[in-house]
Amino acid sequence: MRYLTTLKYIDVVAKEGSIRKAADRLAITSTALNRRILAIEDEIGHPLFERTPSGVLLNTAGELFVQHIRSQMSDVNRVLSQISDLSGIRRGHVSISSGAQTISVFLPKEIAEYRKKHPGVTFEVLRQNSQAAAESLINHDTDTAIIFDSILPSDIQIVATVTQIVQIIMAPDHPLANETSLRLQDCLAWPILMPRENEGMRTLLNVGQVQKATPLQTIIEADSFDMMANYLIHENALGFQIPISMSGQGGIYSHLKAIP
Amino acid sequence: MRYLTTLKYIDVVAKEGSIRKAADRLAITSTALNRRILAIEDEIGHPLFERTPSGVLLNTAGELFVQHIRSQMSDVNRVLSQISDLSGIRRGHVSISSGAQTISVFLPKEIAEYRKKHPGVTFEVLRQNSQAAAESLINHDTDTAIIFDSILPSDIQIVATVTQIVQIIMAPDHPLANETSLRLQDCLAWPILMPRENEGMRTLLNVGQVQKATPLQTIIEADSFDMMANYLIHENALGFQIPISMSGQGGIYSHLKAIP
DNA sequence: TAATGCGGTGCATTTTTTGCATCGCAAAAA
DNA sequence: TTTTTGCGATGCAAAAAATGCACCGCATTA
Repeated sequence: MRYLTTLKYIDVVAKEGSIRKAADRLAITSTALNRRILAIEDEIGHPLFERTPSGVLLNTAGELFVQHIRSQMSDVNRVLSQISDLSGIRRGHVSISSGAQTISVFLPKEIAEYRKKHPGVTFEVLRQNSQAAAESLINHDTDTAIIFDSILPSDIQIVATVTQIVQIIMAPDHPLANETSLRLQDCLAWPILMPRENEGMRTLLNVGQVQKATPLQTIIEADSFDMMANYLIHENALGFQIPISMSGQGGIYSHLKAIP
Repeated sequence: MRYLTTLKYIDVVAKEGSIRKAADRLAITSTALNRRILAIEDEIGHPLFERTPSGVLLNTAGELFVQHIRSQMSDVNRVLSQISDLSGIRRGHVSISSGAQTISVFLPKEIAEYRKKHPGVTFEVLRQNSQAAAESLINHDTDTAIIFDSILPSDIQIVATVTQIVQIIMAPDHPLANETSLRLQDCLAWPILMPRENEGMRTLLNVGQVQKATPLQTIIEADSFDMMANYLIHENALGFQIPISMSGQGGIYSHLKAIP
């Protein structure tokens, strides 16, 4: 959209923190960019950037304006996509930020299925922890996020929630593999693969752990579910996960046993 | 805001229903306007207007886009006004649509008081019935509306509600003037000044009336509270109102008696 | 059948935007 | 302390975009 170029430029300058760098990225001269910014500041009657020797920095007015710009741009995209819908073909771009839980099995499957019906829609998947995902939503860097159990700012709209049980995963020949359900204290005797800090699951386990006298024997902390899943083949350790990470039977994690 | 000109143009064309008329109103040639519209339609990849021999008409895509334009423009104004706030002086423009109830006493007083504190803010007051006011809000013709007891579309945000009792107004020498409270059936014996259809109060009275065998003796229907208030000096009739219409004691309606 | 009013188009003109060279300034490096 | 580097701002000419004029084809109206 042509009429949004200036706004887009401002957004980039804000992100780069420098007119020259932004101009470089936008493939125009710094002169042109500089003038556009001076022009709009003049029009608003209030500067948007603070000039420093090392570049520019948004001032309060700029923060307000950039926030507005971002929300406008995603609005435009939404409307444009709605208009494309009228021609019958669904077009658009969806950016999803997600934690480790859904990124390896659930999302690929769902996206592929959706794209079979609407090949015009493109996707962008970012792996982020809950907090970063929330920030991305606010900055309009992403449109949607899949977040595990987190307190969200009030200006984020929740469109769906799914309840997940916590499962313990292990090799099929693990001594606990035949139990039908396990408690956290059953795990104390075994080496543990822990999700990293800032992941939703870890928060949950931390809460569970403070109530215990003996701590869990964490041997590896990882933020990759695949890494943990593959490690369990080699050592008789235990990992934690939610069902959506494995997403049913017959998947690539069929070599593991999962117990509620 | 310069970058919004094209959008503004489209909005005007949509409202005028003709490129030439819109061009006239915008003080440019129809050529220039026509080309801007063709350009943006080309950019969107979908026409916005349906061409008829007598002008242009928004198609579905156009409806979507114009709706979006209007919401964007009022957003921009809001942000710009916020930015002006930063300089200390509060600036901006507020358009209020209101029914007969608040327009003669309440609004003038409140606006005047506000403007004492913030002389940079200008106001625009439209008198409309509830339904028209709701439409104005949706079209972004007005920013705010004061509506008496009405069912509102869900995409309108309610920022404040006030409970009002119904009062019966009459001349101070009316036989009922010394009662402390009245029921609707007490009014049946007297000539009645009715608010017009589509006013909130009328809806309320209609509901009350269907339960009665004898109808109210309506002698005058009016949509002006002032007219009714002044009429009561001349005939021993009864009118209906809510307190906000008279707004306390010592006002210009001190010649009337109001009974709950 | 003529006249009116509509949106669309080719072309010259005006306005706006862009790029180049260059300035002044302040922080970082020498 | 001096030099260098990198930053935003500005004067001026070139390029690009928007505008206005004259005019077209078309459908409705008189």
